[in-house]
Amino acid sequence: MEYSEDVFTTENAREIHCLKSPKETPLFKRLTPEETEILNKNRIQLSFKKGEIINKQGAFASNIFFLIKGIVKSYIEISNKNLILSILPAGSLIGLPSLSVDNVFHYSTKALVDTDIYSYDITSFKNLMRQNALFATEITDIVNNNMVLLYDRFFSLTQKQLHGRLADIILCLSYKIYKSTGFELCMSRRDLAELTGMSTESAIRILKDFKDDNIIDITGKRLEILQLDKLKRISVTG
Amino acid sequence: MEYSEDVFTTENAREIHCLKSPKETPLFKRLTPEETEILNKNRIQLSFKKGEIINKQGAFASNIFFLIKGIVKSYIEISNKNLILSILPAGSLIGLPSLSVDNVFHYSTKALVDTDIYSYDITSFKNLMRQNALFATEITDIVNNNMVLLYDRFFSLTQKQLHGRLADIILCLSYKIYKSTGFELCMSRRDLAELTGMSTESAIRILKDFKDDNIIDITGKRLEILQLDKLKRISVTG
DNA sequence: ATATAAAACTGATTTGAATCAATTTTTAAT
DNA sequence: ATTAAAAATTGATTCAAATCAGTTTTATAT
Repeated sequence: MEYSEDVFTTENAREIHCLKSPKETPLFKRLTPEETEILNKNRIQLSFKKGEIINKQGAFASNIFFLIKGIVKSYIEISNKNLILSILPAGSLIGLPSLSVDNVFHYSTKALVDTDIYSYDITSFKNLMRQNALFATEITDIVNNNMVLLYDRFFSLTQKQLHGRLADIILCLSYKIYKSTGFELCMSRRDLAELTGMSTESAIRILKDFKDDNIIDITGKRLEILQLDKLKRISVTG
Repeated sequence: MEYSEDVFTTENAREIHCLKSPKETPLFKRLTPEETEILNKNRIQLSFKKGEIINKQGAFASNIFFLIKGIVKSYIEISNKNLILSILPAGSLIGLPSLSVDNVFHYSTKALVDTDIYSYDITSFKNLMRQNALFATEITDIVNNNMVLLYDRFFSLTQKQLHGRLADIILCLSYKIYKSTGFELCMSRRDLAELTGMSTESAIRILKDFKDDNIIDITGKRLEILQLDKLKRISVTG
């Protein structure tokens, strides 16, 4: 079942917003032709195969990335503990915190499918912000949106039990990334675990619980939500 | 022990940044005299007593708050579950996500001590952003800084065990809020629990553990860090 | 000053979830 | 096609941390 277009304007949209939605950003439309020229002069297009690392946490951040096509995960890795911050669809920007903090990347990103990006020079990016208020405001809006999404995930991971957390993520993937109740999961069970802050074994067991209860069907990477209402209830009750 | 001035430029600063530091923001200095005039025309100064609520999550956000004096907590409350997002010292802005998302407050805030704030009209604030690029860029910087702080807390609360999490928070309060190894805690044990995502009983028990091990001394609200190195080690080992 | 409520504390018990260990399946490489 | 490596799965066990229940202390209000 594909979601109807208005799904994001109804209450559903308010309920579920823990991952980024691939909506069209008018960001670059705020630039004058001359400004666009400046930005694109140093723009480089790069392709990444599934599984390839786009940037490494801690590395010097000389670029901001724009995701043209594909899906990536952004994650924090400290002493063999991994936490996936977000799943980013096409249209996302990568590395925004580096505009303001420390000139290094604060998270790593890895391509979950074959991915194309534009790589922008961070200095040009910063300069444009300082001279174009509408552009800068758009960036603020994007960062603020990311912030609110992070609040939701923060709450989910710290206040809900495993079933609630996994329900949250399945709903988010369905609404925000795949925009359908059935989809080919582009990540491993371990990724699901790192996204929900649980062990891989727990993630597998809970998927099985959901399958046994006929809430979802999952075979290999193919996932189908059978009872959306039940999944939502589990998400709410935690 | 007061920290020396360079504590924030040394490696300590990199280690510990999970709460907001009350550093001077040049934010309003970016405005022209005319713009300052516009903003201050509709500015209202308000005072809150310890324990009073400044704004409620979900309420219509017609204002942005600036913390002149005091300490507040920002927190998310959903069905009797509370999560403290941050402890905000003087100099902080409250309600920034509402500039971009949904026109409602995304968290509640409550004064932990007697507090004075400026309340700015959100529309004037937005308009200034759209016409003053330096101002807008400052806002982006502030939001980005908050984002990075939240990443740290997100990691702490999802990847570390109770002792590590509480060590993190004690260090943060010491470095960022009180700027001393000894201080009068302005919050309850329950607040500490909601800040670290654990039960109040666990927070109390772990404080006792730290006290028994002579890592801290805590009597009532008075907290003294006795062995900073050990506390840091616990923070790192999780 | 007294009553009442809230916060702080302590011990016992339960439970949710991680870890450990082993097997099967899938994927990738030669 | 064959091998090696990674991912997925399952069951048994352990452990961390929440919950529960009760007591003491500290605030707060009248």
